[in-house]
Amino acid sequence: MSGKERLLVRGAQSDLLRLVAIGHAESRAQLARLSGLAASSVSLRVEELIGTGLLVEEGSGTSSGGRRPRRLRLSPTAGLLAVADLGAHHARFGLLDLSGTPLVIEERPCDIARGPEETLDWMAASFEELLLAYGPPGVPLRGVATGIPGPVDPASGRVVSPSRMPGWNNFPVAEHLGAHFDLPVLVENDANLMAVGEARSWPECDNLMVLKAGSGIGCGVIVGGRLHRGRGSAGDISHVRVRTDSSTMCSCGHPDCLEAYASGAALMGALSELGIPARRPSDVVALVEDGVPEATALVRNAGRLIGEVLTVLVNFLNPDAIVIGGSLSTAEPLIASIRAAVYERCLPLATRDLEIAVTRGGPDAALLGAGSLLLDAVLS
Amino acid sequence: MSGKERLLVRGAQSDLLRLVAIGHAESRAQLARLSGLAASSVSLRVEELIGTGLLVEEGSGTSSGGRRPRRLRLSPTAGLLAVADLGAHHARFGLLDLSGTPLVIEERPCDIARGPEETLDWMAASFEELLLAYGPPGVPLRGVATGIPGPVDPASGRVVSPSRMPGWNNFPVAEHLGAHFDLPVLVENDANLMAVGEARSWPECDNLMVLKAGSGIGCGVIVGGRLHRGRGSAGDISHVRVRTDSSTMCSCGHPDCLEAYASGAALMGALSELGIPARRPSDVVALVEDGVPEATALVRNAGRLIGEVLTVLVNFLNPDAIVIGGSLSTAEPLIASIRAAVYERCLPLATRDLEIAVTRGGPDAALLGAGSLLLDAVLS
DNA sequence: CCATCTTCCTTCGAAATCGAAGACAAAGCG
DNA sequence: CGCTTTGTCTTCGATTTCGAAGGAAGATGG
Repeated sequence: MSGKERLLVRGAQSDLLRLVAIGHAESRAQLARLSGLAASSVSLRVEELIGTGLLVEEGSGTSSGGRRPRRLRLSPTAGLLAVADLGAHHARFGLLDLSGTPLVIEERPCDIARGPEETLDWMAASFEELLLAYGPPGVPLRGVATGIPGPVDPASGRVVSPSRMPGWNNFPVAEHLGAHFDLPVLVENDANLMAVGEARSWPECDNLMVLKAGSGIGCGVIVGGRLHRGRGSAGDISHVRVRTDSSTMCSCGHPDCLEAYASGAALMGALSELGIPARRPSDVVALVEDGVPEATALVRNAGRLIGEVLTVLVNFLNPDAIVIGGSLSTAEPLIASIRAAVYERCLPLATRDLEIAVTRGGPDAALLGAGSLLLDAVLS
Repeated sequence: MSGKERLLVRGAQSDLLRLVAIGHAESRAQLARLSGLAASSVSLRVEELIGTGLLVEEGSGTSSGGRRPRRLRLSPTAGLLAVADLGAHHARFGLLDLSGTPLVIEERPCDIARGPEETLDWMAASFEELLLAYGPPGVPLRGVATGIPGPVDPASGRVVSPSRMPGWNNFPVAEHLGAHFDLPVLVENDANLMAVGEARSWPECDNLMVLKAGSGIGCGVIVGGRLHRGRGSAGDISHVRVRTDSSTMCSCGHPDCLEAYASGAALMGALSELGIPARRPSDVVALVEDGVPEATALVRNAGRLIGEVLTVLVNFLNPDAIVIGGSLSTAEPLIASIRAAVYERCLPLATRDLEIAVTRGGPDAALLGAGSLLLDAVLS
């Protein structure tokens, strides 16, 4: 069965292994170009990595005018990563190889209101189940990561003042999980993980805003190819004041927050008041697809409001792309009205090359992002 | 007289020289800690740098319990940097040593509306005059940099769609200056330079928003200690829509831009309409200090509007500090109302450790920033 | 089919870097 | 005053990395 052991690679080796793992390099020559090391040094280190069993040589790649490269791949026995994305009412679990490719992904219902101990113990048990069922024998677990639907201090791995996670405030999530797995443990906000996951699907973009439109509104920010955390709470856009006719109080104590009008929760509330039941964000999407005019109107309005907020941020951050994910992202009117608002009001200089698109990573983006960050943590 | 020659230091030497130049290290031991090199390697390279005449050993520092370090300093003959900050009606010039310390700073009137060739030739001539008058004999010029009051593509050194620089669109500024000086030439937006300059005065802050409140409103963004440019136009906040009762059209074609209400130009316009003459932003500050109620009210309103825009950006970027500079930054009601708006409306998590302060670098911040960026360019 | 080009990878001596050990120089303390 | 502690800097052999040269293996093109 799968053991748990720390991965030990020192110095240049880890850089090379990382480049192969994330798919940036497939041959010694590419490794030399990307790592900046001399070709001879690369050969030496690669030989060692093959000796350790972490890399394998597998056939040859396609020639580009000269000798064909000997293709390098991560050994399938190099290790596994256990990742999770915790939501309010369900969690997604994944078992990935070190390259971030999923062996299995599963969604299970849960309830974070039961508190951190119970939820995290359940999470650990679920990881063990997945490992038993799907982990190839003899392949060790290398690290554990989870996304949390609230603010996280990544240094300590604690939850910080979450708005919808009763009992979780200041709970040391990383420490608690670390008691189950004596391995690197990574805890991060869910929108941030989603941003990291999307960033891998948008390699041409250095600066990215990733919007998570679900029952809440979250945003992850990639600056210079790396996750931007600020002092820990960067990416929050849900409590921005929007321009509306009416006036609604938000749970944060301020009037007219974006979240009070444009979040999935707000839309579900508004629909219910109109006598149209909607219990989950996907119900809202279904109503829109069924052509229920009230739903479409509400979603369009939400898109306009989100778009107006993004306007400010696009001028300011000047990103390469805005990526929209989350369960509401399949509602086409939402995307359309966000696009309209941004393109109408932003500076031409900022929108000239701006792409506004839906997620490439799909519902698994956060899990893939968790794998990506975790790989960095594992490769000391 | 001062020659012009390229600085040639290779590999590890340039890192060490940079650490001494920016004042992060004063001894071999500190260099070893900060550079990550082994102490022995540092000794070797430092010996070489002293041999080249770029570093000098000067007395000894204060002991912290052990042997006193031998203090390293940049040689006064190591070189000079010529920097400028071009404004609409005046330009500031500076001659700095490689550590960024000014030998002389001068302000001269000019008019950028005369077009790029004339202005830049005048700038080059001014540099030569300063060098003749203040440059120590035998100390070579190492690089040239200037700030531009409009968008700049830093890669090509061209001006891009400036709003208030007739005749400058797409002009290759760096290339033109390079014809006068066969040296590294750096061209950058003025607010960005100011941000870099301030960042050196706020070493404890990794993420910084630097507001330039003058006749226009600009903003430079420091993320992870480095200037964030986005696709080239990052930091623009002047064309954000603000919430007001009246409605004013901005030159950009959209209604109610921040710039139309809160820029120095807008304030001067509004005061003139009230029969109170104000020809420069500093006039506005003077009126406020004289207790002219109309001026104070207008400035307070401007601060509130700016603050409301910053609200969104603070939640999103979660910076360590907001630094306010530019000629309006001496108007205390402006700072006060910006502070009030931000602290009132932002998330507690984002403002808990947020500092909102006026410039530490003063009117020379942009020149110091130019020196800082230029040093990086000069140290290949 | 054979010469030539391109790309990939390895070999091997030179150069840079490291790290352990020790010399050096002060502060703190009895 | 001598001892210990702390911190700085150098010496020197071991390790790592580099870079030039060349071999390997295929593409290209007459």
